[in-house]
Amino acid sequence: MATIQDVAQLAGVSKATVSHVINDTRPVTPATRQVVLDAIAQLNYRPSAIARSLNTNVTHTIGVLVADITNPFFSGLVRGVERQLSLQGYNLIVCNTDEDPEQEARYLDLLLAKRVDGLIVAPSGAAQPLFQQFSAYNTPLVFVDRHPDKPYGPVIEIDNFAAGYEATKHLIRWGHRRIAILSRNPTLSTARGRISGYSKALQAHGLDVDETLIQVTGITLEAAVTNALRLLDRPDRPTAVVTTNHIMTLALLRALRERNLDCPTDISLVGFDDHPWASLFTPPLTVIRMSISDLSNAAVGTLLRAIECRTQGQGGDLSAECTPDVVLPAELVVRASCAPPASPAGPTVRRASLPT
Amino acid sequence: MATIQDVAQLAGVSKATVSHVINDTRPVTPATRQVVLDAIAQLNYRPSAIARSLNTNVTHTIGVLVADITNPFFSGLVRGVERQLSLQGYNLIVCNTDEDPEQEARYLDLLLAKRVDGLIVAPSGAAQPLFQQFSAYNTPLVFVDRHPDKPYGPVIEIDNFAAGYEATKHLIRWGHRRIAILSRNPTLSTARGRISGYSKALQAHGLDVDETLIQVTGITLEAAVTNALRLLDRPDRPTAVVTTNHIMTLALLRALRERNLDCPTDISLVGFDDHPWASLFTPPLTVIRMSISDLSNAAVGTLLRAIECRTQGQGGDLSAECTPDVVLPAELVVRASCAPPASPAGPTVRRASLPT
DNA sequence: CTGTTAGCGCGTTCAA
DNA sequence: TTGAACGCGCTAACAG
Repeated sequence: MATIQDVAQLAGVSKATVSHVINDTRPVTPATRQVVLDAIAQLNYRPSAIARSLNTNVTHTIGVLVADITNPFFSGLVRGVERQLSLQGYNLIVCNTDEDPEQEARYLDLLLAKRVDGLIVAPSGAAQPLFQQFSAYNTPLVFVDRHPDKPYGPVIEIDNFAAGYEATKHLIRWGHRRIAILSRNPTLSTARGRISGYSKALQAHGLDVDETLIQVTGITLEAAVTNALRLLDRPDRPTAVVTTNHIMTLALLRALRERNLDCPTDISLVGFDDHPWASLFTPPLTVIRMSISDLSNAAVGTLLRAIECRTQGQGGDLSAECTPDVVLPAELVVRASCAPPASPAGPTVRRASLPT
Repeated sequence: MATIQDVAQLAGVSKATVSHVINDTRPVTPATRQVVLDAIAQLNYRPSAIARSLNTNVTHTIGVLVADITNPFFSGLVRGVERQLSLQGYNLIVCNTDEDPEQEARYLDLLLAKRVDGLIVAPSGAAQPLFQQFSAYNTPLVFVDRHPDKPYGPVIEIDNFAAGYEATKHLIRWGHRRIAILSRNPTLSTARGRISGYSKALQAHGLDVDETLIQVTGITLEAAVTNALRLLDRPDRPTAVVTTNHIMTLALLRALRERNLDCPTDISLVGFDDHPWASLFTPPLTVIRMSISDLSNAAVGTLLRAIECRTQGQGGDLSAECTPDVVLPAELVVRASCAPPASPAGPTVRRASLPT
């Protein structure tokens, strides 16, 4: 592949001139500029981003670490992030971790080596010493959707507590008293928030929190189905379930089908994540919807701002000021997957006692 | 960030020795090796992949160009590719093109500048002069799922013709005579193959091909819904539809709901792509299933082989021999979304006349 | 307005 | 077994 040297030679000028023509970084006579451009075209020359990065210390590359790009939530996130960043001339290295801390660490190491300009992470929840490296090396880190216990950077997330609270409240209003929740492990900040919103809603309405109705599981559909079946096979089967992501929702639906139970007749359901098929199900699914594009826009905005801050204020903690955490709202979308419990319910909750 | 120089200085050795310790590329005394390793650990040193790439001419980075990572088919593909490549020490730059030829071109240019080691592309179908650049620069190109008219590299795809044929044949066997197809534009090789399989199946069973029953559309759900409604609103409404990807399937389902029609009573359906929710629908969906992991494995395998070939045989066309095209099978998964046509059908097709 | 020179951080000859 | 010197392709000082 042709180098800048080849171009310079063919055009009969110096490398510097070629460089300045390309980057428009110093005045060049129209005549010589044209000669250079011709040479470039003739040789099909393309500047090496590698060599350029080596002495500018900028790669125009952002790393994105997510658990599972197959999950529509994350693929939507990656897409949103990609779209925003490509507009700004950045591109993306996508890393799928399967929530495996080791894989996560491997990728962090690699991204460090690649000298990415920044990182957007939906972490597994495990402690990652390498996170600190990034901030030590002045490479901004933004956490999205989830965050580790000690975030080394701004956190962009939805209000998981409120979402869990609203979902549960909705079921309580329908008269349900035995409400289960199917969730990811509470090692994830999202699961923690949603479960505590669920618990708080129960308590606020005078209902006991039955720990055995809180079923947590790993990332696979199969594991979630097992947990869902466990719920359905109880003698005191719950009359309603909150499923905290789309995998859990699918798992519950599959379990219902296996046990020949009907939604909402036998079980009412409030899910999370409003995918295109959610409204096409029989019955259409009541879900908590969050704006994935808002989430990705906020993440990208925050990251780019952090990159800006970095170049200016050399003092480490200054960046924290210009990149605050962001908490986005989530909304309840009411459809037909909720109904009153079939079995005689307890006393209807008085409306007056409902919190706002 | 610490450089190899810093490490050498701290360890009291030369840069060369540090380099050889890191890459294990020449014998080093255990003692000095340890000293070097200590220095590396102490400084938290990480070799710069940039500098390394500059003189090895290898980036260990692969570009993946897809239309829409939000589409479960492509996200599955990206995931499979990512998994395989990370095992081999490569990582991925993901590029979302939205099937916009200009965006596609922009990304190709960028990947060229980044000097990726190879490229996996699901192209938009438009002519891309830059494809030729890659092969000219000896950077292997693999086309997956789709291919342009003049592929500049091996093509990995499923047998779209057979898939379209089987889907249609299945509906014919149920006694349908007015069968429509909802498809992407025939600029895509996949759409062309599926539609011609559909047409051929009709002809092979003595049915006429009604061009107006072939509805083609762009990538968006909205556009597909419009086309689906157009089909449903005909006076001679088709009794069955083949939907050639998951967007088309969702579009048809949404249109059915809007028109208050039932599947399979009013319309039988064979879709493409077997996503987790397909079997949970009411009714469960009959679909053409393809193995995304087979597809991505074949793509990665072929690409890595091409990279190998490249380093060995310098002669351009040699690579074509060690990286043949791959055509993978697709299978029909029979579920409940097909039934005999409600209106009095034409004469039942005689089984004996069915092709194998 | 243009050319010369010196690195960026690393791998890799060639000597020792 | 080790070190010194050169170059990968480019940008950025400094001269002219």
